[in-house]
Amino acid sequence: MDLVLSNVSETPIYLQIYEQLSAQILNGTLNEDDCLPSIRSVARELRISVIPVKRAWEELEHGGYIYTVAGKGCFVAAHKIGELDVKRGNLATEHMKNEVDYCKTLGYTLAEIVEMVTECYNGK
Amino acid sequence: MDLVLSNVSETPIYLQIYEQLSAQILNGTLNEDDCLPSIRSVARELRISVIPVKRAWEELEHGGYIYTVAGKGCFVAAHKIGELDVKRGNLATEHMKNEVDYCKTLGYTLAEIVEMVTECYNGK
Amino acid sequence: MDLVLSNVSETPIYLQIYEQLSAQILNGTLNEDDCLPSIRSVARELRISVIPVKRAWEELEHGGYIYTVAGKGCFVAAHKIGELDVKRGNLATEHMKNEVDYCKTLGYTLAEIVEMVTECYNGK
Amino acid sequence: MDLVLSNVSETPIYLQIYEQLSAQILNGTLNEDDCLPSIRSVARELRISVIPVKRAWEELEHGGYIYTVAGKGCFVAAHKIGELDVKRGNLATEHMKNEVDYCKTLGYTLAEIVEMVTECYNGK
DNA sequence: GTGGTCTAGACCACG
DNA sequence: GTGGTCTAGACCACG
Repeated sequence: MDLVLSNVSETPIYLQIYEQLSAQILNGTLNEDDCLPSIRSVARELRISVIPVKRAWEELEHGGYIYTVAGKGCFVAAHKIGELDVKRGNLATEHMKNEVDYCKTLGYTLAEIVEMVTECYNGK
Repeated sequence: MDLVLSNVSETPIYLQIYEQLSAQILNGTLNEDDCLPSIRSVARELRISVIPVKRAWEELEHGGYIYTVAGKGCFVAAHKIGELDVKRGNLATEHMKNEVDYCKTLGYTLAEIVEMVTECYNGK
Repeated sequence: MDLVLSNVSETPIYLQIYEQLSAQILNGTLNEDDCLPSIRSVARELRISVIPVKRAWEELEHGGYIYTVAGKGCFVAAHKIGELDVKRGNLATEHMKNEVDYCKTLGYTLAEIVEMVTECYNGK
Repeated sequence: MDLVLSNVSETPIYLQIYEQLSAQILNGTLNEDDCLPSIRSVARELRISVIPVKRAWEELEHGGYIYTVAGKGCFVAAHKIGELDVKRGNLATEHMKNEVDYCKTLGYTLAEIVEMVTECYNGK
């Protein structure tokens, strides 16, 4: 598991886990039927309670990213052709919409926003 | 006051107020030394408790957007030349950074992100 | 809250709560925008931990039966015309399908199953 | 052995086996003194652990469906005249009772339930 | 007052 | 070993 958590972040731990794992499924780091590590082992590794890990797993299942076989473990769910791309597009757009709207409210032109995005992308 | 609140939004009421008012100051809808309506009248108008309005006002004062004159009311603060633009730029960039990072994690190229931003901007 | 729990039932407590509340929403005992009692008060009343109550509320929200306003409480969700009837029909059919299939496997004819259902209905 | 298992089902493996075998005994697919295949061969065939197969066999014996001859194997038990029919009726009714009760709670009339059952039976 | 998140345990069924 | 459910607390933000 490649997970980096922040205690100071306003984002709850379970959401940080959820976002990182769903992203790894969306970008192909994790593949169909891959077995996720057990919630208890992840909790041990991250030195947190099993609760936030379980919560993240639940949200992933709820979101259709994984499925659970009780007593066996959790596995990356099968996806229809293109479904992941659509989901990825929706998620990215949904996230982006609010920020662009906010920039518009602040009076930014499209060109200025694109410049800002470019600087963010290049890690400036 | 031009404020639109959502009960179902995950953003707390006081933050919704704060973000809309600070944006109105940043984009020039509200100007230096404009008098803000009283906390109670805003609460009445929005049909909410005075607590979130008070909290929003406090955050605005803390953020340097307004100042309070005891017994008189709250007013839009004076700003040094260019200060608002810097503040505006910082806020917008701060918001945007996370989303661009997330898109990168999902595997988007800069060109694809710019296209997404353009579509968001054009209200598509 | 009109809730009856069974400790001996194989059905987990949170599911018993979920099924009874969703049924009350489906059959009109609870109506749109009705405020549910707080999870803590229900837990106190039922003499159980808040965990199963919260879990039931989560599933109800997940199922579109209620919505949560943090700090305020949970409310029966709005439903489109006929939506509740469709949901009710789907749920009932889904439940019934397995049992009818099982009876078929046991060799029952439709007439025999109908007789059995009638006896069950009349509380025999 | 004519057994179809589902990993994603909420019904545990051992119960799926139990329900299918008991049904085959109740409906006459398996007859008195028929020899069941060995636990190990069934586990191999189904590509599962011997544990759930063993558990299913135990439950079948406990339910009076089979008997074990040490060193020889397991066999379908003898039944008194009509005993299987009674057992079959009890099982079917027991399963059906909960569903009919649930439908009543949802506000269905007997006529509506009978219609639903008919549609389920006809595989609609 | 309300939920939201989290800790640190427990016991259970299943395999 | 694996999840599933539950207890009995804690502290937090919001209103």
